[in-house]
Order: sequence, then C-alpha cells, then structure tokens
Amino acid sequence: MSSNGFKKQLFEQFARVGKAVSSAHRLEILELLAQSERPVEALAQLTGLPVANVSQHLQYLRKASLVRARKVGLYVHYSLATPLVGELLSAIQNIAERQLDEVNELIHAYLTTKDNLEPMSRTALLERARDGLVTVLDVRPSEEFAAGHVPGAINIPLKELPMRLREFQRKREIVAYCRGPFCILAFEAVAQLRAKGFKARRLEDGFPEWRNANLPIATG
Amino acid sequence: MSSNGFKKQLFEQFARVGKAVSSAHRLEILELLAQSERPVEALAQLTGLPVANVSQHLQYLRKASLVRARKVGLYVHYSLATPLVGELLSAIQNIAERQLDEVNELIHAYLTTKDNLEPMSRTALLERARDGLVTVLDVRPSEEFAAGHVPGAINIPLKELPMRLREFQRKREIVAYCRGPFCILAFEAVAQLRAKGFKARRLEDGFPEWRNANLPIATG
DNA sequence: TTAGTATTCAACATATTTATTGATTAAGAA
DNA sequence: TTCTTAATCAATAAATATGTTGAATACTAA
Repeated sequence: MSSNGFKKQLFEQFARVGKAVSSAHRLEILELLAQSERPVEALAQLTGLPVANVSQHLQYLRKASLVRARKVGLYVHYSLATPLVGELLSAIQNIAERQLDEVNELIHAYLTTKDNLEPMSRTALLERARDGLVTVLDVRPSEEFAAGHVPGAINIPLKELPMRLREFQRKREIVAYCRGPFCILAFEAVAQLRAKGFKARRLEDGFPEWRNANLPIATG
Repeated sequence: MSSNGFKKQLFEQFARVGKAVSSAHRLEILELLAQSERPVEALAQLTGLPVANVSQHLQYLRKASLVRARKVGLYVHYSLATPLVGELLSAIQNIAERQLDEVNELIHAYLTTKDNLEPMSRTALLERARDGLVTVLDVRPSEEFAAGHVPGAINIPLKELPMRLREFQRKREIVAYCRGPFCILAFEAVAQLRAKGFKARRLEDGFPEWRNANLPIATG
C-alpha cells in the first residue's frame, strides 16, 4: 500500500510549518506581525536586520502560508495568515518557558531586577477594570493600539510616559501591558511609574494573549 | 539597555523548540510518542529509520526538552516531556491542514478512495456510545491500547481484524479510531469491515485528540 | 568472566539554511 | 520620460543540519 508514502509526504508538509518557526529571526518577525500588519522596512527596523534578509524570511514564511502580503502603493504590508499562527507561537513559548531552564534563568536574571512584584492575571484585570479599580495602560506604539486594545485602556507609548505622568491618579493602581509576556516595554513602564511613586503592576501577558482568550477588544 | 540582548537570547531559546519540530522525521517520532512511551528500537521500526538516526533525533529532542528518557534495563523508554508538546503538534497540523493546499490535495487524493462517508465527531461518538448504539473499535497495537483508550472500546489491532470479524454484531454500527486524524490504520479497518458487509465509520480524529479534549479514558 | 543486545557516541560526507551583496523589478512623483 | 524608493531576486560564501558508518557504553544473563 502507498500509505507509507502518504504518511511521509504528510509529515514533510507539517515540517514546512515547523521549519518556518525554526529560526529566531523568523520567530521575532512573526511576533511583531502578531501585533499588527507591517511593511517590510518596519520589520527590518524593529528587528535590526537588513531589509533583504527580512524580505527573504518573509518569502519563506509566505511559502509556508504563515503570513499574507498585501501591496499598497510602494509598500507591501505583511500580516499573519491566520490567528492559528498566534496559537502556534504561544505553544512554542509555553514549552520554552516551562521546559527550558535557560529561559527561566534568562527571565529571572532580567526580570527580577525590573519587576519583583507578581504580575496580574487577565481575569483579575478584567474584574478590577469592571469595578473601576485600576487604570489600564497600553504602552505600545499608537498604531498597534489603534489596531486593537484592552477596552478602557489608555495609550501612552513608552517614550511619552515621562511627560504624561499627570494623566494618572496617585491612588489608583496602574496595570501596564504591551506585546506579550516577555515584552520589555511594560517592564520599563512599571519601573518608571514606581520610581515616581505610583502603584504600578504589569499584566501577566500581552495583547495577543488577551485577544486569543476571546476577551473583549476595543479599536480605534 | 541590554533588553535587546535579552530579547535576542529569548528568541533563540524559542527557536530551539522550533528547530525540534522542523524535521519530518522528528515530527513522526513525536507523534508516535504522543501515543505512548516507546523504546528507541520500536521507534526505529515504526518509522523505518536506522536506530542510530532515531537515537540522534531523540537526543536533539531531549536537549530541547520535548521528550523525556527513562531507562529500564537495556531499554530506554522515551515519552513526551509534557502534554504541551501534543498541543504544539496539533497547532502545527492545524495550520498545515488549513493553510497548505498541498496537504488538502494529499488528504483528498488518499482519503476519497479510502473513505467516502463522513467521519463521526467525538461528541457524536460519546453520545452514541452512551446509548449503546455503536461498537467502538480501537485498531492500534495492544500496548497503545493498554496505555489509554476510549472507554468501552474493543481492541483489535489491524492485523488481527480479518480473523476476529465474528466479534462484531452485524446490526450495530462500528466506529474505528487510531492515532489521529491522519492515521491510516482506521481507514484500512473501515475499508475491510465494509468489504465484509459491516456498517463501519471512522472517528473524526484519534486517541490523542480524545485525551486532549478531556473526555473519559480507560486503561489496562 | 564472557557474550549478546539496546543505545549512544564520534567522525565524516552531503544537503540544506542563512546572511550578504549587488542587481532588478514595481510603483509613484517630478 | 526619468528619478526615487520599497521590495524582491540571484548568486555566493559561511554556517548548520542530516544521515551513515563503525566504534564505544551500559546493562543482562550465562
């Protein structure tokens, strides 16, 4: 029977998806795209890679059908082909986080200096936001905020934070979030706010996880 | 700030997990391990690969903490390090199935000749099994069956099926399942049973999906 | 001890990926 | 048209992954 050939071909197709997520640079690109659609050059800037290199990775990802391209004038906007890719990224990060000692060492080494209070869970945030107990702070760039954010959140990109401290009430707890559990923007924001005497905490994870959990979303 | 170095190192760790699932052979090994713990040689036989090659892949998977080894006498039994790996495999297969035209062509080409009746869903099976309407048939090898199976299922490995047809009642519908949605054992079983005049259908997917859905499980 | 077996290791050749460079295409503006 | 810019392509060199072979280890049993 040809079932062996069938199985072999099937696994080779699965491996195409696997290969797509087997490079650190491609994973970084995918995580940026999980935030919002972006042109090639923006990805190049954010990752610090040469444009041609990013373009090549994007072709690779496109052949594996993980990303989609949309041409607008001179620019080619890339985005995830399906939200399933976000789930794939989460699955990878979950395993890395729980299984690889190196990841925990890294996070510990970096985060203990940045955040020694425990982060707030999504459900806890949802409850407290409903009760009006917290100010939710989205520190991502405004384009990403516009593409979707936690309802009621205010958007202050990290750079603007020092100038806009007056927008916060001293008594209310501030919960900051950004692109994911390892996105450093939120850590920085919490550190800055605490240094100024505010009560600030970090959301356990970022906006993509929030969306994947089918929690309410606001846009614009 | 060293956050760039931090991010880079983090993505490199994530990529370790990605690299682990970037080879067709490793994916096949992982899927076999998702069924049950197995020694190296069994994996070599099932995949048709040389033992040394399988061992090498297993070392690779072990370094990425996707599998665990347990030495028993001469044998080293490998198993998934965490159920999260099963989720990762599902995520990959989901994307491949929905995004890659090649996969659909493959499945169509192979399955339409093997099974032109629609498969039964897990929930449908659960209902009908409760009402005693169907005979549930597990066609996996007996070791896998012993490690866990759908409650009430009878185990007849595919090879024994022709000799054990008398165990079925002609009137009752038979629902066959095996290792997953693309496992060909169940297709073969359904084809054989139908050829002998039984009413047989395939379960939509296999035992790992059943377990992941937290449905009841029997062992032994 | 010896022999036998499952697995791992080490070394090599081959194949595949990756990054880099410079040329090329595609769209818009002058 | 020509110029400019974003992106892609093509060619190459460097790095990494893979499969194969035969030797080494680790355990069992005689």
